[in-house]
Amino acid sequence: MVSIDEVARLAGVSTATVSRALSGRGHVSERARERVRSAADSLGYVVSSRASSLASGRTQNVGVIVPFLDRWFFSTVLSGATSALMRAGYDVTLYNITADAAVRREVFSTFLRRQRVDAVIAVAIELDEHETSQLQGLGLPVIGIGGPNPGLRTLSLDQTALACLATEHLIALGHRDIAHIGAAAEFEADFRVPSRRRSGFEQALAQAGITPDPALFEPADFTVDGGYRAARRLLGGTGPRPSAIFAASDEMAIGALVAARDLGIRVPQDLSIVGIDGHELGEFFGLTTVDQFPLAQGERAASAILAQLEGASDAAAVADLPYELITRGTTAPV
Amino acid sequence: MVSIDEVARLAGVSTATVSRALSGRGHVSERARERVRSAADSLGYVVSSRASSLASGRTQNVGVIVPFLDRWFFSTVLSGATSALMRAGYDVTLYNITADAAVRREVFSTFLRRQRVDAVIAVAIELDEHETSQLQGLGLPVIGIGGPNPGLRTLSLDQTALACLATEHLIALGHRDIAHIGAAAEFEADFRVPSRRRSGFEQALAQAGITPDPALFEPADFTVDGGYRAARRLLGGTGPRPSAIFAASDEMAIGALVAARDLGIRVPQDLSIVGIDGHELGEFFGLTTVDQFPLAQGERAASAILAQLEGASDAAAVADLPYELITRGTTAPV
DNA sequence: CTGAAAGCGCTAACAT
DNA sequence: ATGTTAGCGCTTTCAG
Repeated sequence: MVSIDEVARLAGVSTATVSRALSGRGHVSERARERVRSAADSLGYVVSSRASSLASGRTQNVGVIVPFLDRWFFSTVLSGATSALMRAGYDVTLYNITADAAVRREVFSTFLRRQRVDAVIAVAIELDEHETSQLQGLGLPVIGIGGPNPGLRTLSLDQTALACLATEHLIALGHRDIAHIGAAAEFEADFRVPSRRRSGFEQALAQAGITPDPALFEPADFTVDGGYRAARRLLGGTGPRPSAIFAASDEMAIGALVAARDLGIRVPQDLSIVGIDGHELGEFFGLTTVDQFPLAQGERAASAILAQLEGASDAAAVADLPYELITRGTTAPV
Repeated sequence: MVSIDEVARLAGVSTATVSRALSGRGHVSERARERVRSAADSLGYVVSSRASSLASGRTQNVGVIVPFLDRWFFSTVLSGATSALMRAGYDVTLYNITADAAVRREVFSTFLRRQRVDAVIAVAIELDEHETSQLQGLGLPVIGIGGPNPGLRTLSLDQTALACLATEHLIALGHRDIAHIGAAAEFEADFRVPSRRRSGFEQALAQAGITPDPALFEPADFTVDGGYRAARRLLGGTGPRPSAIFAASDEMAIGALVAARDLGIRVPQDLSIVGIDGHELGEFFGLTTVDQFPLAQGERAASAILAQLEGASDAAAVADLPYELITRGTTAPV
């Protein structure tokens, strides 16, 4: 590995000047900068992050904590964050915390404290008080996505409003017997998203003067399969059938769609279905949904962190994340 | 941040002993080790990777290069690698290289050369000669998944054999008019996987004395939607219809499944469908597939790298990756 | 604008 | 088994 001294020698300047020229910190004459640049290029010199971070305290690396890697929503957020960070020259180190509890503990007690990162982005994870304070104790910029998380700067999405919007769409189409698939008690891992979506649903109904029918609620686990089974229970019985289903995620909505087909129920003629997320498969199935733009969420978090790192005057105001009703083919008037 | 001197002082030993005790390198008496441990614990001391890696040359960090983050296969491999690495105490730094070409170049010319990682895992990416040699020039253990990649140690899967297995399954069920969805010329980004699968298909047919019918081949892009459209072309025409479809990925197979339903073709009574991958949705749809265990692929790559890093005698033999036919409900005798 | 030099916090000889 | 000490390769005062 070629080191800074060789570059300095070749450029005919001191190592201090090389450092300044390459990092852009401190003044360097145009001429010196040029000589350093070309010396570095010709030698294939790359600043050692080991040495640089020890000396400067900056690592050019951001840590991203995710609860799952193999679920579309999270990997998409991660993808957005990663590409924005890499474009800015930062490396991204990944902390996947739900594989097992011991690892999760280690992440907060050890991994994140190794001084390997300049900042951390926590994607859609419910942190307990201890973890939150461990994060704060790092003394680094930290930003959460999906909050709100008390004590952490968070890019948040009003999950209640999302659910409200989806439900209102159904109500505007004339539906009154609306079922909801979501909020299984055991699936509250992240930010109580499921139950917030359920309250948004109930709130929208209430505003329209509709009393929620407990028989029209089915808990499920946010997978396609869970949505399928919940929909079968909802639609396969002998009792009165809802004219619409609001599923708390697109994956469950897709499951419901398949269930309806299997039961010979036409969508949207006999049944309207709406989901939430903006899942890529939703487009294929023509699913009406409330998109929450996960890729953009990752990008926004990255920009916010970068702004803070590059010392943008004051921490850029963290606005709420956008969402939007995408009307496709699975919803129609009663 | 508490530093090693404080631990040394509290434990009543030198910093060298603290270092030895905590890293497990070099001899330390049981008693000293204990004192150091408890001093470190009570102070909440964590070794600074900045300083440690500069002094030792080891970073306790592995780089993982992936072509996509938001596709199930890749994020699943990544998930497997990450959890194995983290369990061993390693951090994982992620390099997502297909977002844009400039970033890709930077990854090889700069990011990976910052001396931030001890080893590199390259997941299912076709590297050109220059990139391969840049990787070799790092002087680090490197392992590829999905190869073979000339010049790189690779965990490889015989894609031809996988496709053969899937096709033979169909042939064994008595099918002779077998269509294939796969290998679009423009989707050859990774290891020519698609075309290898196509040759496996043709090879199996040949062995059974069946001449491939060009009309029964449809190129597609490995998405559900692409599979759907290819299947519609295959099944919706007026010509003779195949009795079975072999799709080169589960996602395309699922698309084909949906297409068949939309056309009123019963699966598996009127049409058998088999895919490749072991996608989680395959289980939901009851899809017969050749599973290639992507999670395990990531784990195996991680173990191989760890073995090499922890200096297992000689580089553990890199065996081929396993795969298995999973017969579910979408295939049946003619 | 530039150079000299003092660290950054740890590890690894080298002694003992 | 343990302590002493010389770096690891940069960045950053501090002078000039």
